[in-house]
Amino acid sequence: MPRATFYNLNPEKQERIIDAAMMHIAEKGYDRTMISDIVRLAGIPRGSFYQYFEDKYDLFNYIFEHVSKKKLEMFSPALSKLGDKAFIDLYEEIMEYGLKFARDNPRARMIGLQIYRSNEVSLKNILAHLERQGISTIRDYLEADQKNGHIREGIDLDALAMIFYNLNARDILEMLQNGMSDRDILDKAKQVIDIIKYGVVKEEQHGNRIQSE
Amino acid sequence: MPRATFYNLNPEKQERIIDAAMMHIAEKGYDRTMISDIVRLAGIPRGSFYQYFEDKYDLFNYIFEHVSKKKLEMFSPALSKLGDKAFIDLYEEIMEYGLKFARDNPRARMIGLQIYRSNEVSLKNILAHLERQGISTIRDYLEADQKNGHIREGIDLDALAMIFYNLNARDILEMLQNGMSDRDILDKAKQVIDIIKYGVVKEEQHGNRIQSE
Amino acid sequence: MPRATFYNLNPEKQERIIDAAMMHIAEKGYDRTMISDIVRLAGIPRGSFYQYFEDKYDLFNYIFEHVSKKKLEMFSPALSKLGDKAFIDLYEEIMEYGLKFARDNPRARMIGLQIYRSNEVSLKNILAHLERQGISTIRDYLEADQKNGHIREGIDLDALAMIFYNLNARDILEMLQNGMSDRDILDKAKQVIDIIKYGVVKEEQHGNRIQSE
Amino acid sequence: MPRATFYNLNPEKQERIIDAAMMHIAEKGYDRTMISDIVRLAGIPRGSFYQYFEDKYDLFNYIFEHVSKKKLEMFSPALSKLGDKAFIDLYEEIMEYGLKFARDNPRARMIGLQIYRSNEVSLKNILAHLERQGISTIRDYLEADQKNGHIREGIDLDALAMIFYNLNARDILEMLQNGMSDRDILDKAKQVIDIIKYGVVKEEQHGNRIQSE
DNA sequence: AATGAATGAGGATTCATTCAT
DNA sequence: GATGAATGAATCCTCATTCAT
Repeated sequence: MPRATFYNLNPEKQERIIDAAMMHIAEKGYDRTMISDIVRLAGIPRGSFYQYFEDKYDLFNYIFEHVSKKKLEMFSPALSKLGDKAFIDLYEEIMEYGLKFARDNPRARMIGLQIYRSNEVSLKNILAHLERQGISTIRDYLEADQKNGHIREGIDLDALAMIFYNLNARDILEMLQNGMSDRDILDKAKQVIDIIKYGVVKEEQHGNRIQSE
Repeated sequence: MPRATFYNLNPEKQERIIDAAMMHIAEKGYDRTMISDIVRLAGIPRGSFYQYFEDKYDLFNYIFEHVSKKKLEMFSPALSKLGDKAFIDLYEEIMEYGLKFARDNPRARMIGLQIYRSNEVSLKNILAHLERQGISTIRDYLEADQKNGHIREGIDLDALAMIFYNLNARDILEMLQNGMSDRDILDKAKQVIDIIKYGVVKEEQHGNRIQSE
Repeated sequence: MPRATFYNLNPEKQERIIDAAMMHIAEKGYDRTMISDIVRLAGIPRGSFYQYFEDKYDLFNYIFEHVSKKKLEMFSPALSKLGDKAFIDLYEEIMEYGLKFARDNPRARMIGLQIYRSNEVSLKNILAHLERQGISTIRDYLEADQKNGHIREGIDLDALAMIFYNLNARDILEMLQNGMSDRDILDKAKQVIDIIKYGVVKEEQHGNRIQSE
Repeated sequence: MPRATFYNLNPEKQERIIDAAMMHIAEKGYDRTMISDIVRLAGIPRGSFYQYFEDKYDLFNYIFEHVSKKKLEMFSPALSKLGDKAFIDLYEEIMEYGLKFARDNPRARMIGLQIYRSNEVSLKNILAHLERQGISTIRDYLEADQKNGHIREGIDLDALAMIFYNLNARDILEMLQNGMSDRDILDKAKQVIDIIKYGVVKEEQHGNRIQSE
């Protein structure tokens, strides 16, 4: 956790530091980001850095949580639309928000990728925590969907939540990384969601499934 | 690429070096693996290392390709069973092979994860290349399935191939990482495949889909 | 020398600062004691410290003199008992006072040791000064003893004063440091004093000495 | 313990490093001696230092043991003369050797003082070890003296050994430090030895002692 | 005078790579 | 080719002191 001195800083300076840190972390990850680069970019003395953060890890921890929080905030407008609609039918739109966030916050997006990449044990723990939290939230929505008859019985909601979560948390990021356009990404996501919703097996063969269970 | 001197080494020594490198890379990734650890474990002089490999990166590159090759070899027995069966119906079994390989080669598995994590540009390129190759192979099989009527028209085969690829290349690894048992992992995979095959939407609502397109 | 602002402080605060400083100096010596530790323990702002003392050295100088003064005060009651008794016969009792002081003021004791250890030139000067003063005081008493016939002629009173001084100023501290009990320390001191008073050579061989001079 | 690489160095270079280290340690002690100073003076690259020694402490440990060993070697010629002579009668001569060593090895002498001053726990342990060893050796000689009738019964040999040890290990060093001449130091030492041998109390009063016990 | 943030010159140590034998 | 010592730029972090309010 950053020290009190960091939070007491005027917001402009806080932001300068966060931006500098994000820029370098996004680009180079934990091991290759150097404090000296950050302080140079943020325009603060080297000693000040250690008055704001315990150490390098403390900063990273903070930045990762900062980014995660920002990203979560992003979804609330989409979810507020939920009302009586099925979550599963809304997911396409949710992904649009996710994509927009990733597009608008390229550094946050890269940091998201860096979280996946880190070899720092504690950072992995943060990630695992976020993942559990995200998946469990989605699962709750899916459970409601199932109760409301939008999802057939027998579906493993954990597996389904995991698929949806990864779609937004990882696959989008990777497609962006691969230089795909928003249009293509959303198309692809739509296709995936469609597959998940209706399956890939021809209708007339669905009987097999029913028999086989 | 390793230097000629490396390939001239007797196989036992080559293996010793590969093993030592894999062990450390698997555990700590690129940045945190030190040449000194590798040479100590392999029992070779530090100077020799640079007679076998250009530099640290050269070794990593080699190890990653080595692991990838091993993994690919793994699937051929499963694919040979294909015959007239649908690939999509065989995928469960393919995943069993993938799981078995990951279980039997814990270091290779960890290195697979490290590839995802690396910040080394060229390593990312290797990964991208492998990914493209893997996805395209799967896509070919799926196309055959579609032609043979196992997969309904209108399905985006690229999206589908990506899902299948990730299941094997990434999700299994992560589940293993999370300490799940083989049984649970295969169960989960089965559930996912089931979802993909038959969708999650109740049968009687499938009409909606057809109308919406 | 502390600044006027320090002396203007209310005594309670002065004491808090002195205590905090003594605690840390006693434990860690000059180089390893950090201003930040002292101000934290004393509960004063870091900036205030530099309004009370010129710098780190100024504080140490002050603390060392403070401790020395305290220790000197300690011996007056013992010396007041002197009257017509020989100093040399009183020394055992004087050491008891010294031991009691050291026991009752563990921090002062440790600081005494730290003075010996310091590499700070001026602190060494303080020490040398204290030493000269202490030895010369003892020497005066011994001279009186000699005049009064308690000490034989030909004894080098400087050497004797040095022995006595060290016994109290250093050897006791070291024995305490080694975890010896008061009883053992006083016993050992008694033995040493006894040796000094009567020598270690068997009586019948004392003739040799007389001849040899 | 220094690494093998240090011992493999040619003696000239070893000596250069030892000298550089001794010079700085002697002058400034543990905390204020900087690796950078040592490597500069020794004319070796900074990285080499860490190939020879584990860390700063490792070097100090080595230097301290090096000096101690040298000092011990110094006394053997004196002790070889022991033969049938009483140790207690030889001690004056032993101190001459000690003084000569201290004079001839000013840096070793300073380092001896630095050992006393160090706040480094492990260095204190070395010191304590050396002290115990030295005192116990002296005690053995004194015991022989006592058996041979050179020392009267009832003398606490531990206390006596401690006095003798400190004379050589500490008091000589401090007298040198105070700028005294060899002549004066040996005179002073002789006086102290004389006091210890024959006591300071006038002969005719020795009866008191005998009665008092 | 009081406060606590700002400052930056060091300090120990690491480690990929080169060199000399 | 084999060997392992040599090299030094780079890195994180500390802490006495100064500054600004």
